[in-house]
Amino acid sequence: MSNKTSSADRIREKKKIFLAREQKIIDAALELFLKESIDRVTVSKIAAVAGIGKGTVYKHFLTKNEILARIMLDYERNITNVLAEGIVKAEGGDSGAAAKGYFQARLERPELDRLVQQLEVRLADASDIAEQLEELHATRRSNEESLSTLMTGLIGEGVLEDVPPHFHYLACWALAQGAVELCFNRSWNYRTDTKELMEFITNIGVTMGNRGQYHANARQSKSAKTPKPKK
Amino acid sequence: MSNKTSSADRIREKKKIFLAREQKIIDAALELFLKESIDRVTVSKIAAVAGIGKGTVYKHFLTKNEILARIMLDYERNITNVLAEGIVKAEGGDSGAAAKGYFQARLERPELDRLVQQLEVRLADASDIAEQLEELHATRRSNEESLSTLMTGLIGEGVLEDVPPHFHYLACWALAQGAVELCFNRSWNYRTDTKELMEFITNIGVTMGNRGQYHANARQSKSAKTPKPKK
Amino acid sequence: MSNKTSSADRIREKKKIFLAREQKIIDAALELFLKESIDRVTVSKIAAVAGIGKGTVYKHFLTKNEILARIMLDYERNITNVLAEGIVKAEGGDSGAAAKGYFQARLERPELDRLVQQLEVRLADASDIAEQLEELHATRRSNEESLSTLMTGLIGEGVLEDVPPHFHYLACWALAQGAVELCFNRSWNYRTDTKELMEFITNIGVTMGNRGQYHANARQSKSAKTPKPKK
Amino acid sequence: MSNKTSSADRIREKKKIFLAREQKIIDAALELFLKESIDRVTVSKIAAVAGIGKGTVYKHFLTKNEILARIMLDYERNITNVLAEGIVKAEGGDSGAAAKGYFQARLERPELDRLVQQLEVRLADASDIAEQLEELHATRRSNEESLSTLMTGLIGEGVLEDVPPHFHYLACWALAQGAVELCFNRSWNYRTDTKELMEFITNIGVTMGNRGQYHANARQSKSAKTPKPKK
DNA sequence: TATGAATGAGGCTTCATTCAT
DNA sequence: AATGAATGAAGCCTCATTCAT
Repeated sequence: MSNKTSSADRIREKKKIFLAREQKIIDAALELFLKESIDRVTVSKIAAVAGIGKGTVYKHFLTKNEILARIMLDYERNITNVLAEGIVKAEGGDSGAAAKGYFQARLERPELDRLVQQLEVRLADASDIAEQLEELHATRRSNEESLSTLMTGLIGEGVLEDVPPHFHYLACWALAQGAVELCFNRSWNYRTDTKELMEFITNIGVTMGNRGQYHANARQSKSAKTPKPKK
Repeated sequence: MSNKTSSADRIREKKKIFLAREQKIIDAALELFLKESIDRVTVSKIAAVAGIGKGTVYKHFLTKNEILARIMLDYERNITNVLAEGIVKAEGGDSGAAAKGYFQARLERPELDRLVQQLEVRLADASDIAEQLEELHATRRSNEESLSTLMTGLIGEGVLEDVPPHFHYLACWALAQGAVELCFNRSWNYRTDTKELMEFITNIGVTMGNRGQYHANARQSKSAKTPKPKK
Repeated sequence: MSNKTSSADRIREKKKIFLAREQKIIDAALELFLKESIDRVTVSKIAAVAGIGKGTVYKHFLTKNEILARIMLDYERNITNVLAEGIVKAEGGDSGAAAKGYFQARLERPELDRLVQQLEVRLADASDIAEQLEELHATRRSNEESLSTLMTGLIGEGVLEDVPPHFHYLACWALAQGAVELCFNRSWNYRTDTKELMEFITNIGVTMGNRGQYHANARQSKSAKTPKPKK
Repeated sequence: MSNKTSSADRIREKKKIFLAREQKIIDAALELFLKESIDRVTVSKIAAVAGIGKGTVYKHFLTKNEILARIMLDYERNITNVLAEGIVKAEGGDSGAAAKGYFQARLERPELDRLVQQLEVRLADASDIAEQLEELHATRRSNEESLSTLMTGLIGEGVLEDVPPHFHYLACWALAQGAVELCFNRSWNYRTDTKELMEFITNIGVTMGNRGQYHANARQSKSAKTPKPKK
């Protein structure tokens, strides 16, 4: 009996090690992607950084693209979770919670968010991983219904402008997308007040599309830099 | 004398032909980039589409990257011009003109704008064309002073929220950037109301950062034409 | 004593299991070879089909080539046995028995025969298994003496044409070899009368090299059963 | 005008050089294939032997397989021509001419014939070159009609046994196939009388399937080794 | 003893760039 | 001046074999 147990234990142990190594590959890939230009990252380098042989990588991933797809999916799942939480909060009354959480999640590690943006562009036409890409899109679409419901509600309450509900969350997506890009664009990122800038943009994201009220920015901005005399 | 003239003519003629061919290369490259995935565009294909020999391409551009850089610069110069016009108008009283023109210019051919976005990412670390990249950044920065002045003015007038002036135009840049991306993202672009969505986002771009007044969206939505008298 | 016996039993039991597994590997390899292109059969697949671990395969065979060599040798030994029987019969008066049995044996499972042909080609230069290849050749050569004697006899009797005796059996070998190939060649195998064709060829094989008489084909065709009294 | 001519000349000259290099690649490949085991021949080696760069090979052939396919097709076309000539002669009265020519053509450079046999086996499932393989099969099938007509005629004249006409030429093909194999099989080719053996087999090929007459071998054999007393 | 994860040599192919004509 | 054939570095991926557990 103890034999049986230890055998099962061993198998579990092996799986753990296996998964750990898989994570090591992902981490190595991430490290490289964040350090240098995407197309200069080779499987060889990833293996080297992960401290394993090139062939081992292919025990975990069928192709190089699968590694990239994995990074994308992992990230997107996290964003999706954050968004889901935000939606719950928003339904509980905090109308800006969804957008706010979304922005904060995407801007928490903007370098990672940007990497994923770029990976998505590059992998758009990769025929291997078509499945993973479909999952990515499905993941996103799965949020749409909740978001639509939420937006429709807020429109009904007069909080948001009366346009098709998806206009609101897509505008949010776009602003977040651009904000991340802004953090790293060589033309602009010589500035040192990125943090404040991102807060400013987040605020815009939270309030854009709002109607019939003073601009939320003016009332809620957490940024101490800009005193708001009227309030 | 006539000899001299005809010789000069000939030289001028040659230059013209030379420049025409250069444009042909750019056009061919653009055509290909817009048709297929960026990394499937080779110098051979560009030459073939341009109807010239591969070697000839290298009489016009030292490296492949220079072609891409040229596309970027051409595009950015156009945007800069539009922006400059907008700034002039804005200084003339139409406070939203700059943002509006900017958004319209970038969303006029979103596929081209997106291409340039992608080229910029790919070329960011290219050591050849460092010079051209510097020019790109310089081009952008050259607008900053005017934009800063403009924003500072609008802040002073109470039109815009009182944050560092660059916050305003950078937020605009970010939203435009994301809007373009939105047009092509596989997860979202199954929609058919892209045009209206872009108008909605443009409106947000024009009014975001405004303060002390009802949200402009609320009053103008759906009619981009409505003049805003108070501004 | 019982202890000793049971120990011996255990050893015998183990050997049996060991040999059974070895056969399982061979069978798995065969199954795969017959199902897909030779070079797409990997040791991993063989192990998987055999239901054992890849490492275990190497407890039975030092290299992958040894598996293939084993398949070849097993097959060739079978052919040799059939031939030996045929030789005995032929010496007993049935002059065509050797050739006939040989053809029938090789054409019984032409797909297997062809596989072995191909393996032989691929392994011809394999430095490991040089020993096994030598055994293969030795096995064949071991038949030569009997065959030579037989042919010499038939030549003396005037049954066969008077050429060096090996001409006769080598011609047979060649025809059988080609007949097998014929069964699978993509250019020809769209036909549906393979069975009759093989009988026709077998008949040729049995009678070729005969002299001083009407061509046996002419008399026996279509009925392999007809006894040939004069021989 | 002379300019025009010399330009055309230059183009022709270039084409010639281009084709010459293509032949050089084929020759290099052939040289290697005949020297060592097929799967040890790499594109690198071929390029090295041809005295060109690896990349250059791909200016002439889309894939490695295309080189092999080319070798096959070139060879098969030659065989087809020889066969066509033989068919013409046969129709002119020399009933054995087709088979004889066929055998002689295939046995003229048996090492090459065997190489092609092996290539055919290896390439059977290559999805690139599917087109070339189809051409190969088509080439062969294109001969079938002529051969069928010829055989049908010979059957009608009572020269050949009355079986489906394709039995005759397929048997020939098989014997030739096996004869070639025989030349190189390690088990048999230690002999020194290969030439005579091949003549013997050729004779069998020419006469097999004949009926109502003494075995042709006996009367026509060119091999001086075997005196034929009755004649 | 059986296992299967790890290895890395080596194969094919692509493409930016050069340079002789 | 225009050309395009030639180049070869570099990337991805496969798989026979090893060896620690």
